[in-house]
Amino acid sequence: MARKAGSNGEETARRIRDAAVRLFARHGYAAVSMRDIAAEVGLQAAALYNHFPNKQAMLLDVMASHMRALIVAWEKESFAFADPAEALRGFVRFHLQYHMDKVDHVSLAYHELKSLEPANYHVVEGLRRLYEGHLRKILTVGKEKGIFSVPDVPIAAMAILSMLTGASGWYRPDGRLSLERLVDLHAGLVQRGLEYTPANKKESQVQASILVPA
Amino acid sequence: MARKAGSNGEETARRIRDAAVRLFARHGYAAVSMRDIAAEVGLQAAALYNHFPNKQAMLLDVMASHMRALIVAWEKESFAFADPAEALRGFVRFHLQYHMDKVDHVSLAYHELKSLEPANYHVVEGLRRLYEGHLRKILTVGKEKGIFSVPDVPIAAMAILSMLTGASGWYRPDGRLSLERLVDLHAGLVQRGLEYTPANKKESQVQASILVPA
Amino acid sequence: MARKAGSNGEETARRIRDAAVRLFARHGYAAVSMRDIAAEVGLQAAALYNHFPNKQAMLLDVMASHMRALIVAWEKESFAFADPAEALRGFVRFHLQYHMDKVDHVSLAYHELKSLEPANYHVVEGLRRLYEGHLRKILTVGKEKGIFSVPDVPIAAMAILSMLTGASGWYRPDGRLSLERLVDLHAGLVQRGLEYTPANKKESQVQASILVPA
Amino acid sequence: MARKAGSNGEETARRIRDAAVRLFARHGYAAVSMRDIAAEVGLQAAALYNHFPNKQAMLLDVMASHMRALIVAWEKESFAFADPAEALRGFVRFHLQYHMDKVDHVSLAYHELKSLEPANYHVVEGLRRLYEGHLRKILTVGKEKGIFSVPDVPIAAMAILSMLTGASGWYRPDGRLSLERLVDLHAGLVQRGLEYTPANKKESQVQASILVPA
DNA sequence: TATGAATGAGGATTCATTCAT
DNA sequence: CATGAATGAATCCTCATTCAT
Repeated sequence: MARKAGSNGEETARRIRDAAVRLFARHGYAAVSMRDIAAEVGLQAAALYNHFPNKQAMLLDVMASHMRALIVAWEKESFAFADPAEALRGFVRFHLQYHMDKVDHVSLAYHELKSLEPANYHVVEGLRRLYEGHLRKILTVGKEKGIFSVPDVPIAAMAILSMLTGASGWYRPDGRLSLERLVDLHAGLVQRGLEYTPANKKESQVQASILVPA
Repeated sequence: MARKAGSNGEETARRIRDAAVRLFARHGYAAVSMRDIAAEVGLQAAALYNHFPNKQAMLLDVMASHMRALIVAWEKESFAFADPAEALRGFVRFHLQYHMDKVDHVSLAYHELKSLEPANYHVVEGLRRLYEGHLRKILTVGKEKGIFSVPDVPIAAMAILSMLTGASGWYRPDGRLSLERLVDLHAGLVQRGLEYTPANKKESQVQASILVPA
Repeated sequence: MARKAGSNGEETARRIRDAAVRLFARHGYAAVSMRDIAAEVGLQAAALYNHFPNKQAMLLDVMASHMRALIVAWEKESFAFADPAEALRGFVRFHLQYHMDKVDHVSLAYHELKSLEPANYHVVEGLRRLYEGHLRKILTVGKEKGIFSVPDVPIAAMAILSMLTGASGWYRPDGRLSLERLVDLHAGLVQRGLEYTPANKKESQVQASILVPA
Repeated sequence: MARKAGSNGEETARRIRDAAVRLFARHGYAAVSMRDIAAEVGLQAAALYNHFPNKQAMLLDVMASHMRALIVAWEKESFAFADPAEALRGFVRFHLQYHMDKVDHVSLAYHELKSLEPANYHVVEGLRRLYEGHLRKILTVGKEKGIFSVPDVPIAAMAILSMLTGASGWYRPDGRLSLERLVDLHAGLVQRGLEYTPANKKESQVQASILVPA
């Protein structure tokens, strides 16, 4: 038998991508076989090769297209904020909200970088840095405007992202914590973490000067 | 050929463990073969089975024994602190310091839970909760004594650990940032995150009341 | 390379089955590797798994389908006989004749029951009992009609089958003994073994009464 | 630790032999590992090599020494019989009785000839022929004395041995059938199978003449 | 005698991938 | 587009055997 009536190339590719994300996230890229993915979609393994040249290409596709969509989405929202404090809170909310129903993508982004072949790794890593850059931008502007106390912007950006992405990992939407509350808690944690206090105002000035540029 | 002159069981087991941690962390459990591990140690794959019953047992051994050592180490240090604020800073320092030269173990702990068979997963997950419990204890005491503003202790504990462990992932001891500075930055971030402010004092009271106990 | 031009699923499966029977019979199930079987068919070992899920399934297939064919074949012939004496001789002839060119199947049936996993063992054992039942039927009817002297039908059935199947094992069609002669000899042995004599007539009556029904 | 107090070479070798017979019979030579045997005896596999040069030697030892003991035992008994009819009955009884508690040896003798390397096969096969020869002798003498009707002595000998050995396979001493009764049934079957009848008297004469000597 | 550690070969099975159909 | 049959390499693990201790 050939092509099922009503089947369609694009649609099938989408279903394969979905299955791949889900399985890669749950079991890890190396632990998932093409047969596993095919079975999830209701195909034979050989059919996958009509849609993706190979397994590695599926991983790259899934990871890169997620990162691109994430970046585009933030870029759309980012214009809405008047000042760095608002923007930071906006970023926290955006990041948590955007990832809430994309647990598998988040997991992939953090666990499967090592499964990318070098060339593909550079592509995805570049996108990650682009996204991180948006957060660094907020912190930098806030710091320059004297709103945030951020002795080391790149470190702070990574720390914040670690925390947020960590949350995307363990948060369960059906648990006792509403998304709204999760956002509040994290935004609070972050904002207070960057607040000026009599103590850290001076400290941040001093210590920034001892940093050797990368 | 049989036993190499000078070979020794305990010592060989240790070298296998080391190789396994390193390789599992770098490439992922599923992507590492018994041959890979054996080659790293200078053995044939078959010889590994004189020391571990199978690959999964190696993963469990490596993960569980790391967690146990971590917990024991903290329990030894934890008595040194007079008040919750000091203890929290102590915990941050301890966690970062302890993990600095154990990057591979940290990576394993975060990436390979999914590679554990159910029974083994429960063992390691139990140990993880035990460790997390120590941080929760600090936060709880601090909250009760009115020192920290922590609307939701478990969430805060997870958020803090995400951040700290994230740092263990990206920090490079030979980079431009000293460990001391890293500790300072994170301790600062955490402490200020838990500080009382006129704003969050009331908020924390109110919001705590809407939480359903776990 | 992929599918050889002209290769065909059913046909390949048949050739695999044939190779498996031959090799299992000659060397024993445990002593035959999947590579051995594949080589006999001119395939790579991996290709076997397109036709059988595993080695054990090949053994079951081969044993059970032989037993089923045997039973069906006898059931077709069994209607031709007018009286138990004829039927018995017919059975002897049938059993020897049917198995003559199936030496390997006979060998399997007797040597590899122990290689079947419990569930599969029950399947094949059930079929064996079914076949044995047909011989028991003949003996029982002959006994009831007063034609055979059979103090213990199940024992007699097993003894006869042991003898016949033994013959299938050592008989060589190209030897000095014709099949016809072999049948005559065994049929004679069996028939006279079940004949009434002044001595065993009484004996059989008496001793039958001390038998506890199974 | 070395040699256990009270342990002793000969005794250990015996225990190894026993374990080997039991396991080879139950699971087949190829399916039993040296580790299996060692475990049964409470040793490490390496220790077996202090008692047998290798696995094949264990099989040969076990099979050949059984055959030798069997032959010696019969030779001792065989003098007790006055005429061929008594001797035949004596042989049936002896064979069944001797094998009753040696089920594993019988099984080995019938199933594992194929596992013997050629040189060893010849040894055991020679012993088997020797034993069979004793039965052939009885039949030949009985035939010459005009007591048995045996158109083909070698065939008859093999047929009888197939039946008897088959019985050793399925007979269970704790079942509903006493050994005495089993002997009676088989002796009866065999004796009547070799009796002269008006029909087979002539037949045997005629047909014997068409046999080509082996 | 017995052991623990090692080897090299080989076990069944799975893998990503190919290609004729 | 999808399939079923095939491959060759690789998987984990077990095997019989060896040998220093």
